[in-house]
Formats: sequence, structure tokens, C-alpha cells
Amino acid sequence: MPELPEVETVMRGLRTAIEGHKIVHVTLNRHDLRWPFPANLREEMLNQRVVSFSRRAKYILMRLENKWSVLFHLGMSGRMLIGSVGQNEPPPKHEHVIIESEEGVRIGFVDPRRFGAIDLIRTADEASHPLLTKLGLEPLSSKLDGPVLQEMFATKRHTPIKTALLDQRYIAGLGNIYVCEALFKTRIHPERTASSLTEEEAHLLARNIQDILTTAIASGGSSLRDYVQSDGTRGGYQDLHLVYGREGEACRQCSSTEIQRLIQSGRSTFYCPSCQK
DNA sequence: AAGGGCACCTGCGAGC
DNA sequence: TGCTCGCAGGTGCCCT
Repeated sequence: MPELPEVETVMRGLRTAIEGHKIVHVTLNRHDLRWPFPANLREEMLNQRVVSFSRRAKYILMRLENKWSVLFHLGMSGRMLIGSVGQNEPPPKHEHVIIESEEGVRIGFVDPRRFGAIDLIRTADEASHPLLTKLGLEPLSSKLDGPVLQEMFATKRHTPIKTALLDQRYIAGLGNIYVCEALFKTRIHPERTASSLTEEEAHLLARNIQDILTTAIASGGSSLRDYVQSDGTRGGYQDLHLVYGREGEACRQCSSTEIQRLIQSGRSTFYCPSCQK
């Protein structure tokens, strides 16, 4: 589900809701998601003040006063429901973890498909967490530019550009929606080989990736099925999708061609065969 | 060594 | 109405 813009939106919501708060209740409705929770998860969170939040690729880090950081990944269907302690609404299905603050804020981690993950790491060792060490460049970093992109993919003479952009070891944070959108905007066919990008194309692609992500964050992300922002409202970027999820509909650029769908590495790619060569 | 396929799950909409 | 199928914002691992 959530790609970088959605994770960034969720992280900002959490920051606004409970940064500085003291965690006084932690409810674990199960002991695992994708992996077992660390045995000391509840114990290390309890009675700690939340110091800060950050995001690395599609991961959220919550730093605690005791120098432990809680690592969250939302998988395909993870959400963070923000509410008030003592609210009378029945708890939603698949609410696996509930965190409550002394100040009265209630965070529910809901994840129907359970592809999400929660882990604990010493704040000082965050960067060496096994799930974070192999991650590539943050796409919104100023380091991402044409030459870097071209260099990164220079030897990828067999990998389609679509597949290469989804590989988190190169650029970390892009997912299926934003890769499709970025390739469309740059007019690059998704089956082109990653090493075939010209200098000009690499330059434009880098710029378009950053533009699209920035606009998507400003829109609160893309709401397809169940994703909502922390205030419960939907994101707005799905209305700006030019190709993703538009198979069979007219291309918004050339209007003379229907958007096609193809499968690459087992995942749908949406593109316009006329605009993307 | 890189790349493809599978696995992990639940829910929803389309089609019969 | 109710079934089955295909599909879904991800990613680690096993196999070639």
C-alpha cells in the first residue's frame, strides 16, 4: 500500500498527535505481524515519552526517551488510526496494537493483511537495523539527480526501468503507483532497460520523481482502498493519477490512446503506448 | 550474482 | 444471493 507520500503523511500525523506525549497504555492484540514482535516491545514503550518521529523510505521511526526507537512498516494495508482515549466507538477489525498517551491520545495500528512490521532498536543503532541498511537513496534527497540515476543503472542492461525503480536498494520509497506515474510523465516506456536512459531522460526522470512525490505529499497521498490521513480524510493524489489504475481509459495526455496494463515482475504496470516510447 | 517466482494475508468487486 | 476468481500502495527468501 503506502508508498513514500502516504508513509510521510502518516508519520506527520503521528508527530502532530503524540510527539512529546507519555505512553501510559500499550495493548498488543497479537504477538506478531509479518514477524514476531520483540519480546520487550510493550515494556520498552510503557511510561516513556515520545521524543520524535522520522521516516526512512517506507519505514517510520518513533524515538523514545529511553533511547529505544520503535520501527513501523505499514506493509500493503497498514494504517494508524488516531483518536482519543475513552472514545466509545467499537474498535475496528484488525487493530493489532493500541498505544495510549497520558494526554489522552489513542493510536491504533490496523493492518488487515498483516504484511506490516514492528520492531525495536536502540536509537543509536537505528541506521544499522537489518531492514534499513540495504536501502538506497531517499528520492527527495538533493543527491538524486540525472547523473546519479544514470550511474546507478549503468550496468542494468537486462532489468526493465520499471523494475529497477521499484528496487529499494537503489531508490528507497517508490512503489507501484509513483513509478508508473513518473515513467509516464517522463514519457519512458516501462519495458525499456534501466541502462538505456539517456542523460536527458535521466535528468527529467529524477526531476519528475521528486515533483510527483512532493505534490503527492502536499495532497496527503493517494487513497485507493482503505488509506486515510491521520484526521480520517482521504488523500487527494489519486485524482491526479494519469495512468495508475486507469487501464482502458483514455490517456490524459494524448487522449487518442487507451491506457494499457502489463505485468512486470508479477506487478501491474500502467502506461500509454503512444506517449511512452 | 542477478532476476523471477512464491510466499505471507484479508477483503472487495466483477462475473457467472 | 452466493460462489469463485483476480486483484490490491510491499518485500524477504529460495531457486535458477
